[in-house]
This record gives sequence, C-alpha cells and structure tokens, in this order.
Amino acid sequence: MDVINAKLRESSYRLTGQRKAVLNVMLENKGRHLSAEEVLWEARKISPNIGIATVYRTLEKLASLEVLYKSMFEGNKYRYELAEDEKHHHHHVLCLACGLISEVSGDLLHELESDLDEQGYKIIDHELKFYGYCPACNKKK
Amino acid sequence: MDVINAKLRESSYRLTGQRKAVLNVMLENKGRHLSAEEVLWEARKISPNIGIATVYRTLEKLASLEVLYKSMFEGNKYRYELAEDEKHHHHHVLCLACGLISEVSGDLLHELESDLDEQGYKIIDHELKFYGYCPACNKKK
DNA sequence: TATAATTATGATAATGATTATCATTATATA
DNA sequence: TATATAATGATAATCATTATCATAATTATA
Ligand SMILES: [Mn+2]
Ligand SMILES: [Mn+2]
Ligand SMILES: [Zn+2]
Ligand SMILES: [Zn+2]
Repeated sequence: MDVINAKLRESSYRLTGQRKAVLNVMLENKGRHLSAEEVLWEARKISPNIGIATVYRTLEKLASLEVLYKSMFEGNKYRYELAEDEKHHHHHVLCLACGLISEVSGDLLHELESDLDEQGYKIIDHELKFYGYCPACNKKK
Repeated sequence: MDVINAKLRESSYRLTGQRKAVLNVMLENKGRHLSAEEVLWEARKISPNIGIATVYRTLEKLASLEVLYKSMFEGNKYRYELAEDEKHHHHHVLCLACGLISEVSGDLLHELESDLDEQGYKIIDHELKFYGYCPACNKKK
C-alpha cells in the first residue's frame, strides 16, 4: 500500500476518494480477477457516486503503473487483478465448466524464449492460458 | 479441400457460393491470420454481394469444424487462420512494432500440463502468446 | 412436377465493452 | 484569493460481434 502510494505520487497522480475506493476494492480482492463492472459495484459501496468512466481510468492508470495486471478472459472482457510482485509472471488455468480461474506460477517457457532470441526476436512478455476443467469439475464427471 | 468438403457434408452444411468464397479466401491465405472484415473484402472479389453476417456465420462454422482456428490478437478482434493439421497446436509471436504475427511450433508446455494433471485438473487446450519485436524490427533499434 | 419444409442469405438493428467528449468540480500553486 | 491543472461523471460515440427477420435458394416429399 505504501509502495502503491509512492508509485502514484511519483507519477503525480492524486489519490482521490474515488481512486482510494478502486484501490481498496482491488486490495480486498487480492487473488481475484475482476471486471470493470464488478469493480464499479464494489467501489460504489465506498464512493457511491463513482462513475464507470472513472473506474476505467483508474484501472488503466494502476495497470500502467503495474499495480494491477490486466488480462482478457472471456474473449471480450478484460479483468484486473492485484499484482503481487512475488509471483510476478504467472499464468492462468480456466475451468470450462465453472469459470474458475486458477494460477500457475511455474515458467518453463524460457526455453522457448531463448530459442526465439537466437532467431533474432526480442521477447518482452508472454501470456499463457490453459483451458480445461478444475479438480472439482473434473471429479463430477 | 476434400477433407473440408467431407467435414461440411457430415454436418449437412451446404457448400454455397458464399461459403466457397470464404473458404477460397482462407485457402489462398494459408499461414495468414485474417479478421472477419479482411475476409469480407477478399470474399467480395469472388462473391460480390456477400454480407458481413454470412462471413461471420461461415467463419464460425468452419472454426467449429476445426477447419479454421480462431484467436484473439489485438485485444478486441478475432482473427482466423487455416488449420494445417501438421502444426496442429502452434503458438504466436506478436511484434510490438510492426504487428507481424509469426509462429512457434515447439511445445514445452506439456510439463506444465502434466503438473496440472497431477493436481487434478483436466487440461483440454492452451494458448500461448509472446509479445516482443520481430528480427527485422529488433535490428532497426 | 408442384408443393411443402428446411436452410441460407443480406440488410439492418441491437448489444456490450470500452473510449472520447465536455461541462463542472476539486485540488494545488502562486 | 486568483489561477492553473487535474479529476470527475454523464453521456455520446465507437467498434466488433450477434440477433432479427423478411426473402431467396435448396432439398425433400407427395
Ligand atoms: Mn492471475
Ligand atoms: Mn497461427
Ligand atoms: Zn470448474
Ligand atoms: Zn516487427
């Protein structure tokens, strides 16, 4: 939280009531992947008049500061999650039955990346998503 | 092409002029990743009155038959490519400078998948995207 | 063949997430 | 306090995709 505050100040972003609200929502949902709309409903419990535009703006700012990660899940909707610097670069498993999003921290992709390096590519980032059934849904069948 | 025809017949889909046009476009662009809009323009050279709805419908059908692969690239737009069964499950490298989409056929992800298997997951599919600079753009800097 | 049933098409409206606009308000600075 | 700057919320615009629906083409049936 102090780190986040520092990042905001560095970029001369004011920590307004609305931004505090959005931040609180994300902090209280550590580990969850929320859509802008979901953040809006939660944030309105703290800052009742906050508008969707401000939510989008704040989420974008926080993502650009790497306080949040932004990722597309349903194919037409972004979701945001708190970036915990420990598992900096993690990946996702999506359950095709219940929609559960779980995480994979292992990262054996560096071998592929170094292959690409040798071919002349400069790889900056990668994103991996597994699709399948979570343990609970897998048992039910 | 015979295979595709067979697949269509199996599903009792008529191979209409419009569908032939869309198919031709995809066949003549083997290896490229086209948006629905791009397919529309090309298809109109063959079937001038074809509408965007028919293009979407046809692309969806062909994707469900696994004749095409469908994948999101720009974050808000799907692209379709001919599914060549050789490199069945390939992955993508996106150049952040010129937008070039190249492909990675290596697949070291099975280790991650088997980890998940042991945890009770049933993995059906996965999608990996690298973001970075292609060799050409990488040199220019 | 004539007719009925099915499937496909194209124009256009609707949808839904995101972005842009703009007048108003809050905050910081001189 | 006056003034510049940043932030906000309502709402319109955008853009890809999907739904609707009347019409046309194809196939099955009598
Ligand atoms: Mn995550
Ligand atoms: Mn490809
Ligand atoms: Zn599940
Ligand atoms: Zn490039």
